Amino acid sequence: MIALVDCNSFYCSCERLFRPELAGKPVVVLSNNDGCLIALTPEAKALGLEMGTPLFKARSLIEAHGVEVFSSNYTLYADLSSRVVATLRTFAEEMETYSIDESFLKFSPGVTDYEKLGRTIKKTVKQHTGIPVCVGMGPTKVLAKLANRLAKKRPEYGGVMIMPEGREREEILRSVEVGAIWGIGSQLTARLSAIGCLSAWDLAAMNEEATRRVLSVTGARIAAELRGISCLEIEEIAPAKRNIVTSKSFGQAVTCKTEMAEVVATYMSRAAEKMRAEGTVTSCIRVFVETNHFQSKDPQWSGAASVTLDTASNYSPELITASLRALEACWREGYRYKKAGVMLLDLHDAGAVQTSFTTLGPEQQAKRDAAMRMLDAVNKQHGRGAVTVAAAGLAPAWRMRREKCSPRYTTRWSELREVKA
DNA sequence: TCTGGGGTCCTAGGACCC
DNA sequence: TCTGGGGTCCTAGGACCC
Repeated sequence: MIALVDCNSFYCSCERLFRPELAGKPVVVLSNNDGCLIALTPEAKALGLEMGTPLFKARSLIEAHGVEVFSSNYTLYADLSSRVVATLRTFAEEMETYSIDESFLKFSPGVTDYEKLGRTIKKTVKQHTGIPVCVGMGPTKVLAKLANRLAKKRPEYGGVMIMPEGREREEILRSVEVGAIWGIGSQLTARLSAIGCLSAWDLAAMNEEATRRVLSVTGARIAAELRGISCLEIEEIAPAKRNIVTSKSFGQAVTCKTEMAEVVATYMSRAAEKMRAEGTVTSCIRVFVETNHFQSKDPQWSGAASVTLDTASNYSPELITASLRALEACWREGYRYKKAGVMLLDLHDAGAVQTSFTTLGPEQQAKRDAAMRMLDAVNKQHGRGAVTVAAAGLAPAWRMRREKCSPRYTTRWSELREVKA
């Protein structure tokens, strides 16, 4: 049996944890740059607010009902996520942390009462971390995902749902739209409904040849999982990332190249830091710049350029130099840029670097590695950006908007919650 | 005025090889 | 009038997820 444990309105729950007076009140959390609504409590959804809506379109509803609004505070969410994961780990024999708010758990044999186990997990996570979760269980990942969705959507389950077998399962699958299945998005839903496949049961009942033809191999796997045949393994150790992207839109449009160079240097520093944490190196980087495509009256441009390195590297100064060369190649003067990004492609293990005539000697390489370790350690301890490269500039105007950000309650001594007693 | 960010996997088609 | 067959590798684009 596999369980999927999913935190309820996770970002909102994190914000509420330190603002208990918000329990039962509508709360939303915004995307980067305070752009869109990306997390909503049920109370906020009940007012008609929807995931993905731009803030400016939701403003009147938010103000009319006194909805509490937060900028996203990933430092806080990541820390609380790790606490939830640590609690879940005590219940599972195998576990996969699927996203910041979801984990798959596999139990040791001998469990007899899954319903009871599910309730214990839910209660314990709440008690240890303050975060409410729902638990869904089934013999495959897709069925566990579905059980979790039902646990969340159908009040009769009380937040814990165990996928039944046989006739009962058939009835449940018949009552679920095919688009509600994990891995079946809007395009595939349209393709399926065109051939009369409307419910989860219809998909499970399709023959393999047909699912493969209509949905390709990924779809065929999903259909098999719906039948209870496991095709998706629990991945306890996340494989190293193959690509790393750092991109963000700006609080204020960027129009001059020197400013854009600061953006690119800043994003590259961050991307390189992520890469070093993964223990990988890159031999190909890409930079892109974009105007605001929502502003259709403005002239539009989106450019991108790649640079290949002779020897794969994770040394920030070298990567920044390369990224600025890429910027030279994709920059066009005279536009109002809204977004830029850097991509690290073709990542490999740092221990298996292909050398060339220009590769550094071991001593010089060791010096670079030590410098980067020091840089990362300082920034980890003192907060992101405590030490940066000069090319990143100071106090930039393009930095993202975060007007309603809560304190880093759990990771900064100076931002601890104060309680009067 | 204001519209997120970061990933993965699969397929089709072109380039290239013998 | 006639113009092979069978591979591999790479990339772009589309689909999905949270």
